[in-house]
Amino acid sequence: MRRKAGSLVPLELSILEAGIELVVRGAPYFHGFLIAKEIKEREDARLLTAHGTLYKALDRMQKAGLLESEWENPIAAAADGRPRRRLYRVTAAGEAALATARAPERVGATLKPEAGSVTA
Amino acid sequence: MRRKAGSLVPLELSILEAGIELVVRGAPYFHGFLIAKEIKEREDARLLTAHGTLYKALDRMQKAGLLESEWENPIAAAADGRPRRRLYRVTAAGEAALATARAPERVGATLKPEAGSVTA
DNA sequence: CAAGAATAGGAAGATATCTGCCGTTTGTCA
DNA sequence: TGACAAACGGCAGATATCTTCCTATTCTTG
Repeated sequence: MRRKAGSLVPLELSILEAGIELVVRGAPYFHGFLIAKEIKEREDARLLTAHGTLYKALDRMQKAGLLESEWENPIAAAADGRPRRRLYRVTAAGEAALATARAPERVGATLKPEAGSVTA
Repeated sequence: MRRKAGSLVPLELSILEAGIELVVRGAPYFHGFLIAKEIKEREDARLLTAHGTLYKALDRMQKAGLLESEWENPIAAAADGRPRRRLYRVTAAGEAALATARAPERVGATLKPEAGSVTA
Protein backbone atom coordinates (compact mmCIF):
# COMPACT_ATOMS: atom_id res chain seq x y z
CA MET A 1 0.00 0.00 0.00
CA ARG A 2 3.01 2.24 0.18
CA ARG A 3 2.43 4.88 2.82
CA LYS A 4 2.93 8.58 2.49
CA ALA A 5 5.21 9.43 5.40
CA GLY A 6 3.31 11.10 8.19
CA SER A 7 -0.13 9.92 7.26
CA LEU A 8 -2.14 7.66 9.49
CA VAL A 9 -4.39 4.84 8.43
CA PRO A 10 -7.75 4.54 10.19
CA LEU A 11 -6.52 1.80 12.47
CA GLU A 12 -3.65 3.94 13.63
CA LEU A 13 -6.02 6.79 14.35
CA SER A 14 -8.14 4.45 16.41
CA ILE A 15 -5.17 3.20 18.33
CA LEU A 16 -3.99 6.68 19.18
CA GLU A 17 -7.46 7.78 20.20
CA ALA A 18 -8.16 4.73 22.29
CA GLY A 19 -4.68 4.82 23.75
CA ILE A 20 -4.95 8.41 24.81
CA GLU A 21 -8.37 7.93 26.26
CA LEU A 22 -7.28 4.94 28.27
CA VAL A 23 -4.44 6.90 29.73
CA VAL A 24 -6.72 9.85 30.45
CA ARG A 25 -8.98 7.46 32.31
CA GLY A 26 -6.10 6.75 34.63
CA ALA A 27 -4.15 3.90 33.09
CA PRO A 28 -0.45 4.64 32.87
CA TYR A 29 -0.12 2.22 30.00
CA PHE A 30 -2.24 0.24 27.63
CA HIS A 31 -1.60 -3.06 25.87
CA GLY A 32 -2.67 -4.62 22.61
CA PHE A 33 -5.48 -6.75 23.88
CA LEU A 34 -6.98 -3.87 25.76
CA ILE A 35 -6.86 -1.64 22.72
CA ALA A 36 -8.41 -4.40 20.69
CA LYS A 37 -11.39 -4.59 23.00
CA GLU A 38 -11.60 -0.84 23.19
CA ILE A 39 -11.68 -0.46 19.43
CA LYS A 40 -14.10 -3.30 19.05
CA GLU A 41 -16.53 -1.45 21.27
CA ARG A 42 -16.21 1.89 19.55
CA GLU A 43 -16.11 0.71 16.00
CA ASP A 44 -18.03 -2.43 16.80
CA ALA A 45 -15.72 -3.72 14.11
CA ARG A 46 -14.45 -7.23 13.65
CA LEU A 47 -11.27 -5.56 12.49
CA LEU A 48 -7.95 -6.96 13.59
CA THR A 49 -9.37 -10.38 12.87
CA ALA A 50 -7.10 -12.54 14.93
CA HIS A 51 -5.36 -9.46 16.29
CA GLY A 52 -2.56 -9.91 13.79
CA THR A 53 -3.42 -6.64 12.13
CA LEU A 54 -3.38 -4.78 15.41
CA TYR A 55 -0.03 -6.03 16.60
CA LYS A 56 1.54 -5.19 13.30
CA ALA A 57 0.14 -1.70 13.53
CA LEU A 58 1.51 -1.29 17.04
CA ASP A 59 4.94 -2.39 15.88
CA ARG A 60 4.85 -0.06 12.97
CA MET A 61 3.79 2.85 15.10
CA GLN A 62 6.50 2.21 17.59
CA LYS A 63 9.09 2.17 14.86
CA ALA A 64 7.65 5.44 13.64
CA GLY A 65 8.03 6.90 17.11
CA LEU A 66 4.32 7.36 17.73
CA LEU A 67 4.35 4.85 20.56
CA GLU A 68 6.92 3.54 22.94
CA SER A 69 6.71 0.30 24.81
CA GLU A 70 8.27 -2.00 27.30
CA TRP A 71 7.57 -5.51 28.42
CA GLU A 72 5.61 -5.91 31.58
CA ASN A 73 7.57 -7.30 34.49
CA PRO A 74 7.18 -11.07 34.11
CA ILE A 75 6.78 -11.49 37.85
CA ALA A 76 3.80 -9.17 37.85
CA ALA A 77 2.16 -11.03 35.00
CA ALA A 78 2.84 -14.34 36.69
CA ALA A 79 1.35 -13.04 39.91
CA ASP A 80 -1.81 -12.20 38.02
CA GLY A 81 -1.76 -15.57 36.34
CA ARG A 82 -1.83 -14.33 32.79
CA PRO A 83 0.48 -13.89 29.82
CA ARG A 84 2.88 -11.00 29.86
CA ARG A 85 1.74 -7.79 28.28
CA ARG A 86 3.64 -5.30 26.25
CA LEU A 87 2.92 -1.90 27.74
CA TYR A 88 2.49 1.02 25.40
CA ARG A 89 2.38 4.76 25.81
CA VAL A 90 1.55 7.38 23.19
CA THR A 91 4.56 9.65 22.67
CA ALA A 92 4.47 13.38 22.10
CA ALA A 93 5.04 12.62 18.44
CA GLY A 94 2.06 10.32 18.56
CA GLU A 95 -0.18 13.00 19.98
CA ALA A 96 1.09 15.48 17.41
CA ALA A 97 0.43 13.04 14.60
CA LEU A 98 -3.08 12.54 15.83
CA ALA A 99 -3.70 16.28 15.96
CA THR A 100 -2.27 16.78 12.50
CA ALA A 101 -4.27 13.94 11.10
CA ARG A 102 -7.43 15.29 12.59
CA ALA A 103 -7.06 18.88 11.39
CA PRO A 104 -6.81 18.22 7.63
CA GLU A 105 -10.16 16.58 7.84
CA ARG A 106 -11.55 19.95 6.72
CA VAL A 107 -8.90 20.80 4.15
CA GLY A 108 -9.62 19.24 0.79
CA ALA A 109 -13.04 18.17 1.96
CA THR A 110 -14.41 19.09 -1.42
CA LEU A 111 -17.65 17.25 -1.13
CA LYS A 112 -16.62 14.87 -3.87
CA PRO A 113 -19.79 13.00 -4.96
CA GLU A 114 -18.13 9.59 -5.07
CA ALA A 115 -17.93 9.36 -8.86
CA GLY A 116 -19.49 6.18 -10.16
CA SER A 117 -23.14 6.93 -10.78
CA VAL A 118 -22.78 6.26 -14.48
CA THR A 119 -22.62 2.49 -14.67
CA ALA A 120 -19.64 1.58 -16.87
CA MET B 1 -18.90 -41.27 34.23
CA ARG B 2 -18.03 -41.87 37.84
CA ARG B 3 -14.56 -43.33 38.08
CA LYS B 4 -13.58 -46.48 39.88
CA ALA B 5 -10.72 -45.35 42.12
CA GLY B 6 -7.38 -46.45 40.76
CA SER B 7 -8.43 -47.00 37.21
CA LEU B 8 -7.04 -44.92 34.39
CA VAL B 9 -8.90 -43.66 31.37
CA PRO B 10 -7.12 -43.95 28.02
CA LEU B 11 -6.07 -40.32 28.04
CA GLU B 12 -4.40 -40.75 31.40
CA LEU B 13 -2.56 -43.78 30.12
CA SER B 14 -1.33 -41.76 27.20
CA ILE B 15 -0.21 -38.94 29.42
CA LEU B 16 1.75 -41.23 31.67
CA GLU B 17 3.35 -43.02 28.75
CA ALA B 18 4.24 -39.86 26.89
CA GLY B 19 5.39 -38.21 30.08
CA ILE B 20 7.68 -41.03 31.01
CA GLU B 21 9.10 -41.28 27.55
CA LEU B 22 9.83 -37.60 27.38
CA VAL B 23 11.70 -37.78 30.64
CA VAL B 24 13.58 -40.86 29.48
CA ARG B 25 14.60 -38.91 26.42
CA GLY B 26 16.31 -36.45 28.71
CA ALA B 27 13.72 -33.86 29.62
CA PRO B 28 13.52 -33.30 33.37
CA TYR B 29 9.95 -32.12 33.01
CA PHE B 30 7.17 -32.01 30.50
CA HIS B 31 4.33 -29.56 30.05
CA GLY B 32 0.80 -29.77 28.73
CA PHE B 33 1.41 -28.45 25.27
CA LEU B 34 4.30 -30.81 24.73
CA ILE B 35 2.24 -33.79 25.84
CA ALA B 36 -0.53 -32.68 23.55
CA LYS B 37 1.75 -32.72 20.55
CA GLU B 38 3.30 -35.98 21.67
CA ILE B 39 -0.06 -37.67 21.97
CA LYS B 40 -1.25 -36.19 18.73
CA GLU B 41 1.64 -37.89 16.96
CA ARG B 42 1.21 -41.27 18.56
CA GLU B 43 -2.52 -41.48 18.47
CA ASP B 44 -2.75 -39.14 15.52
CA ALA B 45 -5.88 -38.19 17.37
CA ARG B 46 -7.61 -34.85 17.38
CA LEU B 47 -8.40 -35.59 20.98
CA LEU B 48 -8.05 -32.84 23.54
CA THR B 49 -9.83 -30.58 21.08
CA ALA B 50 -8.88 -27.18 22.37
CA HIS B 51 -6.66 -28.81 24.95
CA GLY B 52 -9.34 -28.33 27.55
CA THR B 53 -9.64 -32.06 27.98
CA LEU B 54 -5.92 -32.47 28.47
CA TYR B 55 -5.49 -29.78 31.08
CA LYS B 56 -8.38 -31.12 33.05
CA ALA B 57 -6.82 -34.56 32.96
CA LEU B 58 -3.48 -33.17 34.15
CA ASP B 59 -5.20 -31.43 37.03
CA ARG B 60 -7.08 -34.53 37.96
CA MET B 61 -3.95 -36.64 37.86
CA GLN B 62 -2.04 -34.24 40.00
CA LYS B 63 -4.80 -34.28 42.59
CA ALA B 64 -4.65 -38.05 42.47
CA GLY B 65 -0.93 -37.95 43.10
CA LEU B 66 0.07 -39.42 39.77
CA LEU B 67 1.79 -36.23 38.74
CA GLU B 68 3.38 -33.33 40.52
CA SER B 69 3.95 -29.92 39.05
CA GLU B 70 5.34 -26.47 39.54
CA TRP B 71 5.18 -23.29 37.58
CA GLU B 72 8.12 -22.50 35.39
CA ASN B 73 10.19 -19.56 36.52
CA PRO B 74 8.51 -16.57 34.87
CA ILE B 75 11.87 -15.02 34.09
CA ALA B 76 12.91 -18.09 32.13
CA ALA B 77 9.70 -18.08 30.14
CA ALA B 78 10.06 -14.37 29.49
CA ALA B 79 13.62 -14.86 28.34
CA ASP B 80 12.38 -17.40 25.83
CA GLY B 81 9.61 -15.06 24.80
CA ARG B 82 6.74 -17.43 25.41
CA PRO B 83 3.98 -18.06 27.93
CA ARG B 84 4.89 -19.69 31.18
CA ARG B 85 4.65 -23.44 31.35
CA ARG B 86 3.51 -25.66 34.13
CA LEU B 87 6.17 -28.30 34.55
CA TYR B 88 5.07 -31.82 35.34
CA ARG B 89 6.78 -34.94 36.52
CA VAL B 90 5.35 -38.43 36.84
CA THR B 91 5.46 -39.52 40.46
CA ALA B 92 6.27 -42.99 41.73
CA ALA B 93 2.56 -43.45 42.24
CA GLY B 94 2.05 -42.49 38.64
CA GLU B 95 4.49 -45.07 37.41
CA ALA B 96 2.92 -47.69 39.60
CA ALA B 97 -0.53 -46.84 38.32
CA LEU B 98 0.68 -47.19 34.77
CA ALA B 99 2.21 -50.58 35.50
CA THR B 100 -0.95 -51.80 37.20
CA ALA B 101 -3.11 -50.55 34.40
CA ARG B 102 -0.95 -52.23 31.81
CA ALA B 103 -0.79 -55.65 33.42
CA PRO B 104 -4.50 -56.50 33.16
CA GLU B 105 -4.20 -55.95 29.45
CA ARG B 106 -3.58 -59.67 29.09
CA VAL B 107 -6.39 -60.79 31.29
CA GLY B 108 -9.44 -61.21 29.13
CA ALA B 109 -7.43 -60.52 25.99
CA THR B 110 -9.28 -63.16 24.06
CA LEU B 111 -7.86 -62.50 20.63
CA LYS B 112 -11.10 -61.16 19.34
CA PRO B 113 -10.71 -60.99 15.52
CA GLU B 114 -12.23 -57.55 15.07
CA ALA B 115 -15.31 -58.82 13.22
CA GLY B 116 -15.68 -57.17 9.84
CA SER B 117 -13.41 -59.06 7.43
CA VAL B 118 -16.29 -59.92 5.16
CA THR B 119 -16.58 -56.86 2.96
CA ALA B 120 -20.27 -56.14 3.18
C1' DC C 1 -1.75 7.39 -17.20
C1' DA C 2 -0.19 2.82 -16.64
C1' DA C 3 2.90 -0.37 -14.41
C1' DG C 4 5.53 -1.69 -10.65
C1' DA C 5 6.93 -1.52 -5.77
C1' DA C 6 5.71 -1.48 -1.20
C1' DT C 7 2.86 -1.97 2.44
C1' DA C 8 -1.73 -2.57 5.03
C1' DG C 9 -5.12 -5.85 6.15
C1' DG C 10 -7.19 -10.49 6.64
C1' DA C 11 -6.79 -15.40 7.80
C1' DA C 12 -4.68 -18.76 10.31
C1' DG C 13 -1.71 -20.85 13.47
C1' DA C 14 2.06 -21.27 17.10
C1' DT C 15 2.84 -20.73 22.09
C1' DA C 16 0.62 -21.87 26.82
C1' DT C 17 -2.96 -22.42 30.32
C1' DC C 18 -7.49 -22.28 32.25
C1' DT C 19 -12.73 -21.87 32.81
C1' DG C 20 -17.50 -22.87 31.81
C1' DC C 21 -21.14 -25.39 29.70
C1' DC C 22 -23.22 -29.35 28.01
C1' DG C 23 -23.90 -34.02 26.68
C1' DT C 24 -22.69 -38.74 27.33
C1' DT C 25 -21.08 -42.44 29.78
C1' DT C 26 -20.49 -45.23 33.74
C1' DG C 27 -20.48 -46.78 38.49
C1' DT C 28 -23.27 -47.49 42.36
C1' DC C 29 -27.16 -48.04 45.06
C1' DA C 30 -31.88 -49.08 45.89
C1' DT D 1 -32.59 -53.98 36.75
C1' DG D 2 -33.48 -49.31 36.62
C1' DA D 3 -32.40 -44.63 37.90
C1' DC D 4 -29.43 -41.16 39.63
C1' DA D 5 -25.17 -38.93 40.41
C1' DA D 6 -20.66 -38.05 39.28
C1' DA D 7 -17.28 -37.44 36.36
C1' DC D 8 -15.15 -37.47 31.55
C1' DG D 9 -14.74 -35.65 26.99
C1' DG D 10 -15.69 -32.09 23.43
C1' DC D 11 -16.49 -27.33 22.23
C1' DA D 12 -15.77 -22.69 22.84
C1' DG D 13 -13.65 -18.72 24.59
C1' DA D 14 -10.64 -15.69 27.67
C1' DT D 15 -5.84 -14.06 28.22
C1' DA D 16 -1.68 -12.18 25.37
C1' DT D 17 1.62 -11.75 21.62
C1' DC D 18 3.81 -12.83 17.35
C1' DT D 19 4.76 -14.91 12.60
C1' DT D 20 3.76 -16.27 7.97
C1' DC D 21 1.22 -16.26 3.77
C1' DC D 22 -1.70 -14.12 0.58
C1' DT D 23 -4.53 -10.46 -1.21
C1' DA D 24 -5.81 -5.76 -1.85
C1' DT D 25 -4.71 -1.12 -2.06
C1' DT D 26 -2.04 2.87 -2.86
C1' DC D 27 1.97 5.61 -3.90
C1' DT D 28 5.40 6.70 -6.98
C1' DT D 29 7.90 6.66 -11.17
C1' DG D 30 8.56 6.36 -16.06
